[in-house]
Amino acid sequence: MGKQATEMLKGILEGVVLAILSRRPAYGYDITARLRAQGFSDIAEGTVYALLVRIEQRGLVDVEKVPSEKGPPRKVYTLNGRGQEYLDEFWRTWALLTERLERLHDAGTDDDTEGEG
Amino acid sequence: MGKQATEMLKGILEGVVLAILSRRPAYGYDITARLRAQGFSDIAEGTVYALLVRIEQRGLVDVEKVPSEKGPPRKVYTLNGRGQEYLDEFWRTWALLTERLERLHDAGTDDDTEGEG
DNA sequence: CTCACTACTCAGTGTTACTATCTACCAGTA
DNA sequence: TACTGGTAGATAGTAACACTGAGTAGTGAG
Repeated sequence: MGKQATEMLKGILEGVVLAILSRRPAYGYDITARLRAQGFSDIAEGTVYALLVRIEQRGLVDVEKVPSEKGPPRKVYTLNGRGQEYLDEFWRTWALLTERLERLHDAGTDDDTEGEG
Repeated sequence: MGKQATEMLKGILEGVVLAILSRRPAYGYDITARLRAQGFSDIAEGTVYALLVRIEQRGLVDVEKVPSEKGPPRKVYTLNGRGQEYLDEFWRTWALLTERLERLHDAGTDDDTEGEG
């Protein structure tokens, strides 16, 4: 992975984490593991925790502290209504973006077809 | 359009501009117009020019100054070999990302289907 | 000269992901 | 007690990027 992937993740990683949380509540360490299972293998733990702080401050998730058997208490994040709305908007924006990129890619693999007038 | 779109553009706008240049050489003002025609209607001109400076400094494009009939001389940008390589890698990275996001979206719209454990 | 369009430049700002480091709890080992 | 390793989270500093807003400069119409 190069720098491109890192830059592309900006604004997307947040949606990805919210999507993971929409499936079921989770805590930071767990989310990091899930991200890796989803193919996002290079995500630093520090990145995830910083992101969680952000979405918490924006009120997109509810937080609950739960004691752990194997370490310090876990902060379990649950997607709330606002977070769900934000996630829906994320998917809409993502769909728009992919649509445009696909058109651009098709036009590129082909040669030249446009009518900007 | 909200803040989400802005953040998602990071790392993507660059690829988009390179893709536009891969179809034919163009200059800044023209690229801005093309972006808008492609659906990226909210891109600020300043953003495009800054991006062009960046890709020029990285040696992804060749630049030629061409006199204009209606204003100051144009800086015409042409994708070079290095830029083409970079663009190819961009599309590969993009494909990987869309694949992962699609999986995530499917898993989300459905309910629960996974076996990482 | 002023206005409008074309064309490019630059300083400053906010957001984001990465790196590296630190705190803290528990179990196994010496 | 002290050391190691896995679990769990917090934080300071850095690099990259898109946006805002202003400015410079050339051409043609009024």
